[in-house]
Amino acid sequence: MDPLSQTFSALADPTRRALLAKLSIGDANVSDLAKPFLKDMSLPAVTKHLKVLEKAGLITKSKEAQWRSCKINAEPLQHASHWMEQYRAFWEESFDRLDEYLKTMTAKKKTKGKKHGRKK
Amino acid sequence: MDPLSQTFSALADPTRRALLAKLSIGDANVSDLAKPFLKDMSLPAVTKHLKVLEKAGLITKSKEAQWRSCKINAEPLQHASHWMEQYRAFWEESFDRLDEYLKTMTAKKKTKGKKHGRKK
DNA sequence: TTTACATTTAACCAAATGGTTAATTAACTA
DNA sequence: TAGTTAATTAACCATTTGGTTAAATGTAAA
Repeated sequence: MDPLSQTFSALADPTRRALLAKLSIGDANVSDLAKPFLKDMSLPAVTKHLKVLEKAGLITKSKEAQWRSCKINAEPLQHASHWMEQYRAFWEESFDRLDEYLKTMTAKKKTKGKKHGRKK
Repeated sequence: MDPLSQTFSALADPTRRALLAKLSIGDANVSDLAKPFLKDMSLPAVTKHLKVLEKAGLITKSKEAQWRSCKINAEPLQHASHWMEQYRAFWEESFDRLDEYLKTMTAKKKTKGKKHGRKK
């Protein structure tokens, strides 16, 4: 599977997103990560989710005695985010506003390296 | 399924991402959209992919005679993108750099409305 | 009123996904 | 050495996914 698909696929599950959220606070081992989910699912289920995240490159694991410390790795998120940027114009401005902007720019004859104006 | 999962799930397929990319150029009907993929898959397969995108709210369809014009709707992408923002700090700067930045800011005693400095 | 075109639906299939319980591995501890 | 703890693996199962081919549905055009 291509990396982008793998990233999106890994993110398409609320349990895995919650695991990432937890890891964004700080590194944690498997049983600590699993604790909030053990009402809803078994430990092997969490292990599987972590394996999905690991294969997608969203986390890395390191051994220490019998504990596996998990660490978030946001690089795939960056790539996914970058892919989404392609569509930013579609939600950030209406096309009327974009059109308006383009007209303004032509009128001004490209006055400076002004960036595509975000509403503030 | 929750909306965010549905969005990520819909994006976790290269065919569907390609369909969205095409629709970002402009609206298109099913057979036009399907054309580039008919070497790799059948028309009903494309129909199914479009249905996934539609259920995720990423596209809308409108009838006109026997044609269905598809239109991109980026709102779910916005929400997904917003979710990712949560992790921006993890890839945009190393924590050392962030720490450094914070020190600089304290030294300067908040000189201006300077934004969280991106590397340019 | 046939015929052609655009698209969807139905029925089916193989593989992937997300869960389970039971067994296993590996490391520390008494 | 035996027991405990942390985590994984194995074997299994139901559901979903992504594809297929064949049939059906609408609409336009001859």
